Amino acid sequence: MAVSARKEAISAPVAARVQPVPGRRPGRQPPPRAVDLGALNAHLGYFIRRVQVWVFQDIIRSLKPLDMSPAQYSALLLIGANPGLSQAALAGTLGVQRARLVRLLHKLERRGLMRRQQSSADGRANALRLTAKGQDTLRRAQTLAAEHEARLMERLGAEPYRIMRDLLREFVARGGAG
Amino acid sequence: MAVSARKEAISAPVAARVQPVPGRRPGRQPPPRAVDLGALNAHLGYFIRRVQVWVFQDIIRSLKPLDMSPAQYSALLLIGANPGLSQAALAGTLGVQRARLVRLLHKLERRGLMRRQQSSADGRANALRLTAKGQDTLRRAQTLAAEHEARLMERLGAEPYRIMRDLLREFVARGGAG
DNA sequence: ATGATATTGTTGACCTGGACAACAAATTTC
DNA sequence: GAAATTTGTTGTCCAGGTCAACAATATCAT
Repeated sequence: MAVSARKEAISAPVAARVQPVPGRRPGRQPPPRAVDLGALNAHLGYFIRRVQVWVFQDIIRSLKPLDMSPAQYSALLLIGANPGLSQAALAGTLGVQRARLVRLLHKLERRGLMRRQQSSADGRANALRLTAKGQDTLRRAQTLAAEHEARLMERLGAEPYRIMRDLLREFVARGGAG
Repeated sequence: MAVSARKEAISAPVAARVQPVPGRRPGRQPPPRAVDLGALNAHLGYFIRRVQVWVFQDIIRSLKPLDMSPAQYSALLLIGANPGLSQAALAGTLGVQRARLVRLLHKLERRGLMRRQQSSADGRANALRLTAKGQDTLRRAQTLAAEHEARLMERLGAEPYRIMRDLLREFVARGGAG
């Protein structure tokens, strides 16, 4: 069919083929990604990681005005929802090491967002509570996080967003990520 | 005092409530997770991260016999599928910094799994190719990765696995993670 | 052509996070 | 009451990611 397919003869020694793909991109980024993913296409983990990286970058940028990391935000959120929580329980729920949580809470406490008071029930444990400032900061963080969530939904599409959220929530809830 | 709900509606001062949840767990892990996730339930990013952490730990363990990281594996995979690829193109596809990729490739090259030869087309670029040993190692890595993938599918369920893989593959393909 | 600009691979420095081991204090178990 | 376990903590190590700079090469504008 005579579509001037001469070049095809070579067995594509290098991936120099640029997909025509008319329209679409206004033309900001030069490299149009003509790389064959190969067997990577069969690895769900790869795609999960790519999405996770994007989500992380976006939420980090979203919370930057409050000088807060995603980990700090999730900690504040859980403390706010579970006053008196212990560090071990918090670490277990967030899926991080207790040792890691210690330094994270140090920062939050130094900023006056929450305090550790010795638990009356268990002398070893700390009962974590938000300060008034912490509650206020948390509210503002939630507003920013909601904007991030809207962006994510827009990127994924409303329906895929809903599907994945429900799917993964149930997965995590039944301990699949433990 | 009719405590009543002013705003605090105190109640549950501490999350000491333990869900009974009979059967199921044989009883290995002591903390049964009775923490209210609160607004975290609305954040898809949180669940994505939890799943991603699990996937990462599992693939890391899977590849350990070959002393290979997930990043190294994905690099080998792409080089194998795109002989002559440049480092910049590889970094772009993997979504990592060029600087990071340099040291990663150093290790692979030192182990004799791939080599960099100067590109004939572009004097600046390196053309990456697998060595015979690299191809062999890659094949073995793919076998291990396939077992990991089977475990992931079993955890998620066949249908959710398929749905998410197709959803995210298309998302990444259309540049959503860029 | 030629000078300005951009890209590629590379190195060095820095910071954050995660993983581990050890420890004292407090609690639970037997 | 002795042994084992849990909790918070500190120190240390290491992998990854970011950033700035640089030389060599390529591309672009005039």
